[in-house]
Amino acid sequence: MALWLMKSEPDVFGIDDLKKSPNQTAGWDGVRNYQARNFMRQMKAGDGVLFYHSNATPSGLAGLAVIAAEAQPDPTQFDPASHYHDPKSDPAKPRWDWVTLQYVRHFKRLIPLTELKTYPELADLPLVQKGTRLSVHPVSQHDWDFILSIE
DNA sequence: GCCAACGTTGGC
DNA sequence: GCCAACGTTGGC
Repeated sequence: MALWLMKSEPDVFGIDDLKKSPNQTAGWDGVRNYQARNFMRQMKAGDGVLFYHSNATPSGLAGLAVIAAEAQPDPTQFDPASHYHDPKSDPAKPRWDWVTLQYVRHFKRLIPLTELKTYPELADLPLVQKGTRLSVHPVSQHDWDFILSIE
């Protein structure tokens, strides 16, 4: 089982929205970055996910989710009305995928990015590294365990 | 709103 | 293939 971190803006789709979704599951739409997409294609059902709130006050880790279904074409890429529409994507060979996430739980407290940056134990976590903007990336078992220990 | 960092596009 | 221009991300 692999572990991941996924970012979302709570004003657009936060962990509360995932919890309120039917069956507490939702397709993770809107990823339009190849590196992030390629990580999503590696995800398996049952993989753990840290749900991160970006562009928030404060930004930080909000809770846990689990991969409920593996990568499939993201339907928003073919929807001209969608903010995520990509006219260059060929329906015969879709460019963008999504995965389905299921809500697990909120953290007991939101763990702010500013705090995460203070731990030497998390120096390898891409989230805290300068210049890393990837919205989807892997998390090591060590970092996962450490984050749960400071919750 | 600012700005640094990174990704993508497109001319050549 | 190079690289400048532009767009996006995301913290602050």
